[in-house]
Amino acid sequence: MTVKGLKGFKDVLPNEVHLWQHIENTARKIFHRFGFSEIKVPILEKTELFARSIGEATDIVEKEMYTFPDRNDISVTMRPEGTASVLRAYIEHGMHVLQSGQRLYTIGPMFRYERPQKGRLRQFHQMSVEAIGSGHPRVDAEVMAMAWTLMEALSLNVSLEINSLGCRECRPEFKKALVEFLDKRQDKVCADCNRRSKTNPLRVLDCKSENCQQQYVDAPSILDHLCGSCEDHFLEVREGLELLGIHYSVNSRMVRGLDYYTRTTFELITNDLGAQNAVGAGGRYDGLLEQLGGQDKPGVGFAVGMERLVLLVNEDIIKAEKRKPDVFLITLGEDAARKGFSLMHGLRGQGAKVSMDHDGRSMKSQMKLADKHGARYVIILGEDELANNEALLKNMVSGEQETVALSDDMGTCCTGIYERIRVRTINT
RNA sequence: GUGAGCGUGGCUCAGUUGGUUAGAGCGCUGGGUUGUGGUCCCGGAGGUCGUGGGUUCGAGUCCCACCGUUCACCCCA
Repeated sequence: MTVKGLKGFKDVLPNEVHLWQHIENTARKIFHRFGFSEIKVPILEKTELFARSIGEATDIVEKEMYTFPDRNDISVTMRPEGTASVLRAYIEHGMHVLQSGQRLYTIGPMFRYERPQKGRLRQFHQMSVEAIGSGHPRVDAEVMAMAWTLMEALSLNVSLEINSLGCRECRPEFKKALVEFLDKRQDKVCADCNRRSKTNPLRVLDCKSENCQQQYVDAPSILDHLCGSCEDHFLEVREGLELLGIHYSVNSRMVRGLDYYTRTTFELITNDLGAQNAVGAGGRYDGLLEQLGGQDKPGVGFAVGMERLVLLVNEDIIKAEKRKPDVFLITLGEDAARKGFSLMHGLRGQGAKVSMDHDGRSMKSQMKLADKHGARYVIILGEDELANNEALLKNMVSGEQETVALSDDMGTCCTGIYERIRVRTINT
């Protein structure tokens, strides 16, 4: 039996890696434009960090984390999300003194022990974005605008849904009202809903059962229970989005899976991901920093799922990378191989993308290899050429070929060859 | 954790009501006279039919278990 990869852990093969790079590159560009800086944080943290931030009673902490004792018997876990680590780093390095606000993002793998399905893996990758230091509703709008800009840049057909979850003041009251409402309907809704009404009542509202949804048509809405300041905040968030011309819809039943969210929450929704419909999601987490032992500073952020983006991004819209001259070097005989070997290195030094075969294949085989490499030029170095101190340069597209002189100075002759093929590459 | 579908060469799949040496396409590889690709033609390598039991004279084809995988529930990016 050969050793296989773990369930839910996937290799990203070379033929799809360009998609990942394209997504990351455009994201980085946009994030920087909005004033965010990259931070790299560890994958492993003390278990306590996630228990305190995400919430002890959440599914993530209760049954989905990769948690184990390290060799010194400290309980560590592989991060299931990015925000906690970034905030930990922010606090640990006293970043609050650097300037009044910090805008950070990080890109990397996250781990959750779940059953894999479409758009969901055990190791998955997120781009996680945090704007720390301001509680202004316009920052919420700005962060959403950034997420939206990324979706546009990737030509994704997604919609933005927003909601407010209230704060420590008003959410408990809403919860109470909701639980009262639910208690009266215990026998009319599904078993899952009854379970949820105890563990996470807000969750009940987005049950997928149509029957349950019918029961909930006049369930209390969080938006009717917001306290004055939360209501103002939400209004200003909406105003901010409108100022930027960003289309959104309010979904008062949207819930987040992590305990730390307060006030604004939002999701970027698509219909093209099977059961998973969120490509990205986030919200405000005032109070979380203090909870983690830092100063009481507010924050907003979001995460987007790389795998989900990769599933959605249309390969066709990615313009082919500007290709550098692509050369395949064909040699015949050992002497030519030696000469070609150093010629290849010299051309690479010039910036050309060059390959050659080392296994002494026939001319025909080497030509076939050149074709497979997508080489636009072939340099043929046979015994005749070697004898005359020259090489054959063949254009694989037009079929034309010409001889080029090889001087004794490898440097100048590589420059010469490179100039020839570079100019023609640009022209064609 | 629950449910359903699927598991045949590197990839995508055929394999009739169980019956002699398991097939195709793509890919890989060699060749079609002496040193030229992409098309075409010919040849070659590559499979203990997921694993282990069972039924049968005989199983890729039926039954059971396990494993893997996919999708969905739960939950979530």
